[in-house]
Amino acid sequence: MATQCKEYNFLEIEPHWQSFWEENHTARAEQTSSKPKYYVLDMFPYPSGAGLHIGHPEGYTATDIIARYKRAKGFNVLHPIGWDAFGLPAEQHAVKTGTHPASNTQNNIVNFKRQIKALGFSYDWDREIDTTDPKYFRWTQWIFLQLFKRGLAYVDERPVWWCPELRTVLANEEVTDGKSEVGGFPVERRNLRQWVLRITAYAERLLADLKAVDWPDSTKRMQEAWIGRSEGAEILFKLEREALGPLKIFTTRPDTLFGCTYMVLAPEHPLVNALTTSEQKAAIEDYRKKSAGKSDLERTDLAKDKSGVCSGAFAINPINGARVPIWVADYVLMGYGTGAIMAVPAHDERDYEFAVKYALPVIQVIEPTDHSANCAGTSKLPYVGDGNLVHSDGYTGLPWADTKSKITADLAARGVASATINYKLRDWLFSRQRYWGEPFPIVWVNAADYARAAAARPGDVPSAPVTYTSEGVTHYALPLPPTALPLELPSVETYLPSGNGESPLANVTPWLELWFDVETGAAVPASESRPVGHAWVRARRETNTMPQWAGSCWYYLRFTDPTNAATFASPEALKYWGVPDLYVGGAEHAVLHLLYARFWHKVLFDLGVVPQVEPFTKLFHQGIILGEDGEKMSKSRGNVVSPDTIIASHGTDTLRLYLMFLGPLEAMKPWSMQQIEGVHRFLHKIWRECLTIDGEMSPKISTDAAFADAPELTKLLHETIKKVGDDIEGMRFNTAISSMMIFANALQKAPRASRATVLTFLQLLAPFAPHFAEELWARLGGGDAKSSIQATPWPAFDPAKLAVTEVKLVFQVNGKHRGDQLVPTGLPQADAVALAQANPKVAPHLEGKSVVRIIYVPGKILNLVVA
RNA sequence: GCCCGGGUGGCGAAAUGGUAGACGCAUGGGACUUAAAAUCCCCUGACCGUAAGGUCGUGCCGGUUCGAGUCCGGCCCCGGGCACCA
Repeated sequence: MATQCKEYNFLEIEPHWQSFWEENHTARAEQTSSKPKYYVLDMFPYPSGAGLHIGHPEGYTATDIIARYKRAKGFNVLHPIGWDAFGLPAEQHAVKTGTHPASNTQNNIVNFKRQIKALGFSYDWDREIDTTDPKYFRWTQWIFLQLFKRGLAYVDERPVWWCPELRTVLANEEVTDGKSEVGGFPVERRNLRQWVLRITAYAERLLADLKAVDWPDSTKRMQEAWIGRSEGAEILFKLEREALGPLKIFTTRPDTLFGCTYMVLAPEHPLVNALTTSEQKAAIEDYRKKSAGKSDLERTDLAKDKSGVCSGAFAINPINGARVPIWVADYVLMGYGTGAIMAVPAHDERDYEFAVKYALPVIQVIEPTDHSANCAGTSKLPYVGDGNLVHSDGYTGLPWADTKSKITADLAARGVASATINYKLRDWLFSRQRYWGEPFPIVWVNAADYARAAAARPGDVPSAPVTYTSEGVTHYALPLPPTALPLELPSVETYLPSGNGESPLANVTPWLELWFDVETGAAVPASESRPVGHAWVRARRETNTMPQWAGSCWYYLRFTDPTNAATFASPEALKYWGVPDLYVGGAEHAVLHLLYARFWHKVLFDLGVVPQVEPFTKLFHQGIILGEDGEKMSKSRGNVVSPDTIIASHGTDTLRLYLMFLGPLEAMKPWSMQQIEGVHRFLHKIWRECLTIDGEMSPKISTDAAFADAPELTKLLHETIKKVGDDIEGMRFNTAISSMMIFANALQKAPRASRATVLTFLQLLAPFAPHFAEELWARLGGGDAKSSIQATPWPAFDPAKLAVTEVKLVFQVNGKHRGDQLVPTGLPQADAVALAQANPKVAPHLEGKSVVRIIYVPGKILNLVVA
């Protein structure tokens, strides 16, 4: 049932159809169906207090067009939305106001939902999920337990940002230029006990499986670079004082071993103290202190200016017995390789710079093969190009690439080297000292209690216990039984951090200090008397919570079966829906979210609970929409465009069309208030072609079955069907809209048009401007009062109608356009040449010249090369 | 520094190696109107020319090709990512 409005009153039409869709569940995905499935997913939003930004509807409109198109193509479409609702802003708000972050989060969700619904997206709201809902995060915790028992989670002392003024730990994104984002207080590195996930165990697969996914190349490259695989060798250098044991270094260039003139240890290297000579002790100690005080930022910022101190110790080069000095310098990082390198200044820019600064010797061991590239015959150092070895006894003359493995093998035979692969990827710091996150389903117990528990529940614990030692006591991490999940957050009196680096949960003694039943996971506060039963032990809960990434690591799986209380998603749902066929979201998640989710997915695959190796087979990044001034939209610049404003002034159908018409989806493009009028007029124009000013069907639309459209209009309709379909499949929404504009212009010029043609056109428009299309469809009698344009199958084009009998052939002379003419398709070359020679515009250019070559592309071009 | 992406009218943009600028915006002119809005029609890359027409033109310089926005080499500028990873 349509509205009664006479003019195009989007303020009436849009809410009307939104309630129609809601009442009729037009977007509901059937949990079981004989139809083929199509799963199209948006990166779900963090419901911030600021509400929806214009960038959200950009990607969401694209996926909505695809969802509606695929439904019309006969697919059972899963198009869900939810809330990535744990996060820092809610916690900061809670600290400020004292209200529970959950209530603020729920308010924001209500607002987001209102805004998203006003945009008319065909989400299946029955599948809405919220990562802060215990029914959801129960399974986030469950997945953590799976990681835990497979030995993929451990605890470690890790440096984190600590702000003494705020008495809290800050996340990386809360720190800029060594100051806290809030208040601008200085921050420092502090070692705190953290949970870490062993993502590095999956480095090789995360890298290799990138080949199998349909992702933007740039995103794949970013992940490749992030994983940072490099092949090389670990080589043992004896120390001059052999008692200290060998020094292990990592290098990718074993072939340059003869060029090693000094060694460098990272300041944190465990051998530094032992090998430093007494004369150098003070200098080294001083240097270590200085570099420890440097933040990571400073250490990289000062990259240009290398510094270091000589340790006074020497190592012996295993290839030639050379005695090389050992330096300590912070350009070598403890976190990569072995934290120690052999320096080959002749063939490494960093080593060269350092050697020049401290006047260390430089020995060239690679010589370019291509001497012409080095005019004087001497190569400029440092030289990192291709070449053959020199000054390398037993290897001189060999190409460097071959020597790499040869030297490694030769040293390996002597037991002093091994071929090694290193990754830049680090294990994932998975804990936050926060309240508003998923609590870890872990309690800490003593050794004896752990042993008993592990014996009772052997399937739940890792082969090696996870422990940490504090003040001489070793604590054992005991997981809650899966049946005891979810572990919910206790209510707290204050959201202020505890002040000692622990989360606010550390202050909730009744929740924290427990009598714990190791078999059932039941708990009572330790202040009460020990319950009766042999399984009760003293325990302290883990006070860290999980980072925001956790909930978003697996939400795409939950959408396939969002209310399942027995498992995170049933095997049937996972088999039918599988993983998203298309995943759309911002490129800012190119590395972290997408890498973390891939990691979890692979773990679940290894567990045998998901059937696919990769979670996101096809990925697309929408571009950023800039403000009208061409700058990034921001409150401070005052160039922010709110969807609410545009919906009120132009309607969501216009907004959706405009967002798609702006340019290619992936491009960065500026918003323009002037240009939006163009698509708004386009809709008005169609409205006027369909309806009279009284809102009745226009007399130019013929309902007479005997009426036939002009052949040109029919042909254009079929061209438009093809173009719009192809462009939606290729995500070229801007050109799809252009072609619909061309059709609308033709429709306007046609004196009459059949209703069938107009209805077909409305079907093409429906995914883009769904409310508008529904309204006109209903008014033109496209179906009965209860039908929806969305329920009709996508129009098919008739290839016969696309056939052309005449084409414009372009005549060129020496590659220059000189004329053109309509010719029948399939015109033989001789006829084409004759036509060209006879063409009054072409003929003068041929006069007095002879044709030496003819290039004929039938239906396109005839190029006469003359001399 | 390294790795990506991109530079096309006044603007957003379009173009399987085959008429550069589709579609839209803006500007100008016209129609309708008492007038305005809305709508419709026409022009609109630059230069020369009354016109017909011609010359030039896709960041810059070269190359391949009958023909280059598109392919190749070098450079400049803008945007993004990484950044002492041995």
